[in-house]
Amino acid sequence: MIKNSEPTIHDIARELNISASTVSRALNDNPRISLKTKEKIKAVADAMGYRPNTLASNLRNKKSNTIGIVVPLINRHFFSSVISGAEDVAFKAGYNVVISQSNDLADKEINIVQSMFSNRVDGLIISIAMQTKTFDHLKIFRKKNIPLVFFDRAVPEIETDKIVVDDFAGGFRVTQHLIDQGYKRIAHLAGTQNLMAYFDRKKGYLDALRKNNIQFDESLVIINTLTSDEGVSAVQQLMALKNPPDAIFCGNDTTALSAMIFLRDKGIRIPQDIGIVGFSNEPFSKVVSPSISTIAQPGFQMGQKAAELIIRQIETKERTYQTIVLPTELIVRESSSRRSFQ
Amino acid sequence: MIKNSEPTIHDIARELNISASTVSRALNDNPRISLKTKEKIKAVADAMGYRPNTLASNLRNKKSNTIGIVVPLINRHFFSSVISGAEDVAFKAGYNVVISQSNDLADKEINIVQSMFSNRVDGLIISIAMQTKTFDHLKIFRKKNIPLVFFDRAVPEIETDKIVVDDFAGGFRVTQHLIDQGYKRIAHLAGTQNLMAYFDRKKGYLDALRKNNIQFDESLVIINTLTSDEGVSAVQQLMALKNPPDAIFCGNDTTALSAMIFLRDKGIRIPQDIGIVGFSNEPFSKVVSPSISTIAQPGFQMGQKAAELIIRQIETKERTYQTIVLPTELIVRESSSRRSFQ
DNA sequence: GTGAAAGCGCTAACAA
DNA sequence: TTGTTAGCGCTTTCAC
Repeated sequence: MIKNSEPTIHDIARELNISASTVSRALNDNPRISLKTKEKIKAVADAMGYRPNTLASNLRNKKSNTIGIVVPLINRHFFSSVISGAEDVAFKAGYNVVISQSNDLADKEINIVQSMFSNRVDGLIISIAMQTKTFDHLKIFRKKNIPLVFFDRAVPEIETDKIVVDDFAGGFRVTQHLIDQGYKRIAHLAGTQNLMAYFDRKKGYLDALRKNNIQFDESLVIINTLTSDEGVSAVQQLMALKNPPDAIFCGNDTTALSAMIFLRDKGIRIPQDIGIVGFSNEPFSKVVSPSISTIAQPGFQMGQKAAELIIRQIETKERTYQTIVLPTELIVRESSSRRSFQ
Repeated sequence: MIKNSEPTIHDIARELNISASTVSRALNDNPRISLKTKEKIKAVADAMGYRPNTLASNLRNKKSNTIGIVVPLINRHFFSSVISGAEDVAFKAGYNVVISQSNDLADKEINIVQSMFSNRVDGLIISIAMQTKTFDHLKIFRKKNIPLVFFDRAVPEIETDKIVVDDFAGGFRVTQHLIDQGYKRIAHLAGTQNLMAYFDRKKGYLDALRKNNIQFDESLVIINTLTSDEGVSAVQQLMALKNPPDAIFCGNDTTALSAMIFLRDKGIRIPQDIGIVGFSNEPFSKVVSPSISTIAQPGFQMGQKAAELIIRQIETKERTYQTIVLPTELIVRESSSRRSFQ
């Protein structure tokens, strides 16, 4: 809302007794304008404090130079990393980034996405809300041929670029690592199985057991929503078994930490008595004591990649969609390094 | 970049053999349009999958319905909390939010701010970059009467709404707490003093020393940009003094942590030999061992408040600026609880 | 209650 | 190399 209305190219034109189109061209470094004229124009523009009105330019060009990003919650390390990476790439490529959070609510997500459409974003990067069950608000982007990229949580039935992490390999690697460290009874604290990510992590766990000829024991798998408190109650339940585990693969770092603290307070040594591995590499995992072994998910890279893909979709007509599975990385820290104590 | 060009109000108008202005009015619920016409129009709009082009509307209205937010780094807990709070309030009030990160670089900040100005944001919420030394790019907002709100790191010489935490009280409280715990030589690892926040924290530190009749020793204050590495080198420098400190008030939690790890590796006990307090209450501070005493800053609330203030500036002509000082809270944890060891 | 016309600030085809 | 003109999609004054 500009009060003392801003100078426009017409003001500059009038000042110099030339046409607005010449000014426009000069300011955009059009080669058809002579150097002298350009310099004159730029000097006057500077003097008048001229700033181009991108709104007008965007309307004219039918391009907003804006990329929309929708995440469940901005204030979560993984998502803010993704945003940070995407913003970085987008800004360097001359795009603005508008961000909204769905709070994992389907209604707010629909609302946001429609608003972004009205704002004519050039493309949309989204990780869908947990609650979202219908996808018409997203299908419309495909139908209208507006670039769309999913990350982390994708919609299987919508064909477009997707970037996910390899949860299966992550789960497998964690389990294999624990076996390699000499742990025999490995429990798994799993997340709700309707989310692909948690489902795949568990599948990796099961696969690793099978490959190592370890009999699967159902009582060693506990499924919940992986809050800090649930980590504690799950461990209590596991330790109450007649044959308790000697290692726990926790579905996330939060439960790994709460489990670890609970066990430590009970006088159980980590990793000597029980090995612990988490998932996601939260910032705290590295700095707690003992430090928590975990799986790193490359959030920043994911954001960079998502931005690259959407910009590719925006700037080329190519429509060969890919699903990029970013590798997970096992970070071995103290909480599972039993070998170093032997 | 719309391919199959979107339906406009003219398309709707043609369909119904009425004028575009009537359609516009109907869609905006203008009372001068009869209910019947409105319903007819809305029905057709729906059927055609019409979505208003906010770009055009914004250009015409000279209002972008967008609030810009600039933070040093999105991927930092405090800042992402602020963004989350601001986004929440802004979205509910019908505003979009565009976000950029300066990476604490003055050049990028200037670049971003100019770009936001070009995009005609209705208002700007910003925490300035550490490196920023000149403020012309921000003064222009005031000059042009575009709403501007500072949070966390404000520019004293620019008069506008500001939301800060009570850094002075925070610094004072930390220092007094250390004194109460029996520490005698308290060092301060300070941030660059052109930033009010760090300046005030140091002022609080100095004031507490004075009030307790403790002689200020200049060699105990080190000023840098508070990165993890600088935390280490600062501590090295402090411990190399002929009369090293027995407590360190670190300007943020990051340096508190790196300092702590460095000291621990040198065999120095925390808090028995040296007490440590940080600032900002990063998520990791609670879970590291020993846990780090710190000052909590209400990030989410700050964001909400900032959004409220900017919307108030946007929607009213009132220009009575306020500086809101949000209270800080001292959180005492293990790293400074020496008394419990005596 | 509805329409005609002008214009927000910019760009680009066409002309000169 | 520069100017003329039209128009992006919307809102709004003025007329009826």
